[in-house]
Amino acid sequence: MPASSRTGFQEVRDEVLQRIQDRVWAQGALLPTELELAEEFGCARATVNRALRELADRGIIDRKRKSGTRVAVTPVKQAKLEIAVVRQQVEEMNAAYRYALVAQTEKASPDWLTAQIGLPQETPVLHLKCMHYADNRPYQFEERWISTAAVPQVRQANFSDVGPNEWLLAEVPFSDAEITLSAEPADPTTAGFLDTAPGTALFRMERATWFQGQPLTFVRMTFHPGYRMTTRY
Amino acid sequence: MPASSRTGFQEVRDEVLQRIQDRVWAQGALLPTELELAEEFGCARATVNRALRELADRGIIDRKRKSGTRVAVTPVKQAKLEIAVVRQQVEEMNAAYRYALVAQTEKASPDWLTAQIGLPQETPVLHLKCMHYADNRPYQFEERWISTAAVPQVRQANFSDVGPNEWLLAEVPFSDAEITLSAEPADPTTAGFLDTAPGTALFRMERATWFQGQPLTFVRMTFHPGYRMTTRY
DNA sequence: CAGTGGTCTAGACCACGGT
DNA sequence: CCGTGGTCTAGACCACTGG
Repeated sequence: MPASSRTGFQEVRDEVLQRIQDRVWAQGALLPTELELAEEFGCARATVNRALRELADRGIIDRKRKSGTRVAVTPVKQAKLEIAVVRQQVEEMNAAYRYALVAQTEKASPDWLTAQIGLPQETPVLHLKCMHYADNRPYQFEERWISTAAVPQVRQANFSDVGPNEWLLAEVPFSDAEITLSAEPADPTTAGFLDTAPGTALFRMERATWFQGQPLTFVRMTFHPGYRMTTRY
Repeated sequence: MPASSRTGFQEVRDEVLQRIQDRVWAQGALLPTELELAEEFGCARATVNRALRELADRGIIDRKRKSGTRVAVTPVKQAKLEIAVVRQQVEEMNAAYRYALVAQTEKASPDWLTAQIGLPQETPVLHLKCMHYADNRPYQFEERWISTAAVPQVRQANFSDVGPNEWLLAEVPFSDAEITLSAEPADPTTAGFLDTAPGTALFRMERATWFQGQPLTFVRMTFHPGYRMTTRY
């Protein structure tokens, strides 16, 4: 036997992908059935199934019972955004991470927040402002609201040393989140924290988080000027 | 027998996820082996395997041979960014889509581009400027460079009616891409196209594309003021 | 109705990596 | 060494859907 082992699902997956990229099977074209491919590759149908399922998950092909498998007309471009904790991001740049708590108050949820994440009216929320630094240069200004009804233990937490992001990750399970990315001009306060001029274009990421339908927290992260978020696919 | 059918991989997957969210298995905790779970759920090991594999793909659990399966300490927050064609985006908002070609020139690749996507020096590139409108209001300003060496048929293409984005998707296969998101102040030209003031904070997405290692195209998409990109997970 | 993918099974062997 | 996950198989039945 040659060194290469027998046909595995990865080989099938890669070979099919290759044929699609090389236009052996053009866009919208019908692929052979799983059974036919299994015969061609000399493996079980389950192996072909797994290979094709992975390609379908990536949006490369469309599968329908009875109709068969087709090359997707619009290859779904889905990029994975890796959302890391700020400290990790900074440390991966080989920069020294520093965190500072700026302000902490508890009050009734403002109306815009109530509406945005679906809180009951007059719910008390803990409002935090924090700064994250990389090598002592401003990296991210974080403004966060936490529902004290949904996360009662937050009252005992001390955010002087550990940021609310890491605390919540460790303490509170969550099931769903919604992320919004945008570009915003720096307001005077944010500009001050990020050591830039008001009006500067800043990259912002907002995230609302729920646990089994119950709103937990909303965070607005505004990054230093020039910040870029990159991903591959 | 109760109405619910027999145990499938989705039930196993959801039940395991539930137990993790409910902290039945805390962060870093060791889960039972596949064999044990298969016994508990009354199904084959392959079924448990598929359930756990999906959770591992989502970053919920970490699996290692011999060590076993553990709840991930830092649940990898990976959001899928769906990158749709501009026309689709606009039409999904129930707005009328309009496209216009602004300029088209062919010249040697500028140095910054050569470096950015790894083109050989002095490579000729086709440079396009386009506008995309939603209900006749500026939606996106697109600036694109296409390697005419890698995509020779681009010389015959007519970009008066169909945007380069859609043309490339239909004509040219590609295998890899790198996406960068940022916030930029509007330069005078862009501000003019997007009908806003210079310096306005604008959301920008850049994408470089390769086919089997060969650079094909680079596109810079700058969106109208107030644009927001949203995703869930 | 019949073709195609979707899933499950019971068993098997392999590969990695702690002990 | 040997436990655990990774994968493959041959066969089976089911579910959806186009004709």
